[in-house]
Amino acid sequence: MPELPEVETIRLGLQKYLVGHKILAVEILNPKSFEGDKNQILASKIIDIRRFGKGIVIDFENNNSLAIHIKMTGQLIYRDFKTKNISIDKSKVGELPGKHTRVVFRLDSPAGRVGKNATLYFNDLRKFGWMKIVKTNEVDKLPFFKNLGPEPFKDLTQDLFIKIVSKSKISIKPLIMDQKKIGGIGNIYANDALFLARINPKRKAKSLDSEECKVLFKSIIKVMEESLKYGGSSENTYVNVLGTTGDYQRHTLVYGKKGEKCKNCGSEIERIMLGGRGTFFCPRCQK
DNA sequence: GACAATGTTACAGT
DNA sequence: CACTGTAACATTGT
Repeated sequence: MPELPEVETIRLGLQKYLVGHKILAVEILNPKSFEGDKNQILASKIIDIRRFGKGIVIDFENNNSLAIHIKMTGQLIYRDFKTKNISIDKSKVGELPGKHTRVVFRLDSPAGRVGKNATLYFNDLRKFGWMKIVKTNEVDKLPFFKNLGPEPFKDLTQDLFIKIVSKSKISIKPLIMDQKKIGGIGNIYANDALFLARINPKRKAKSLDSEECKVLFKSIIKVMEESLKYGGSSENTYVNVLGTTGDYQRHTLVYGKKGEKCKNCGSEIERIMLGGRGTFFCPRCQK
């Protein structure tokens, strides 16, 4: 998924539809997608939905939590009698439940009444995603949360960013995508932020001076704010909890634009592999 | 058939 | 032990 803006968009949706409600049943269609004892979360009120980097945590009143990572192709889709007329994007979602549905949560109704078929579907084409039951006070013991670095909009300050960047010997792009170093940035926004900051993705992190670091830090915030405004990026399978797409993919600066003209100078955008990921940049603007 | 896809993680090597 | 780079996970679409 979805990177920080997409996960945050999902979090906001879950917050709106799940908080105050209870899960009455859990149907696990793919055992690998769900870890722990599902009974721990049945019939306890959902009190909060939190996000850490690209991870989501659903907290229950009984001090249990459901920790979630939807990786690249996970979808969390909520349906009830009020939202069923909102048209979901069939090309991204398909039937519910469908071929890629891994876990189904049956909820009490939005009004607290039973029998209105409020349901949360966890779809995951590639099955990389996971859901784990944990005690709420032990969420940060899970490896993903334990190792997560500071993140934009939270504890990542400009000064801290400069410190992290100036210490690293690896290239700047894989560095800002390393969740242990900085939380929440993935391939789309790493590419676009570096373009906005006019920094070549291959540059060694250490080689950036503090002015370049500041510009990059601001660029990261800017591209993610922009994406949040558009409800995230639906280049691939991402949809929000209502099954509708985001719009940032139509506003990317360089991501996915190989061969197209640079917005600044008109040169052709190039694509290279860096740290195993497709990397897009303007060879003239990004030195 | 080859290759790439929003992400993490295991492993090998330095 | 810390850091770095690459392969692997599973599936689909081009």
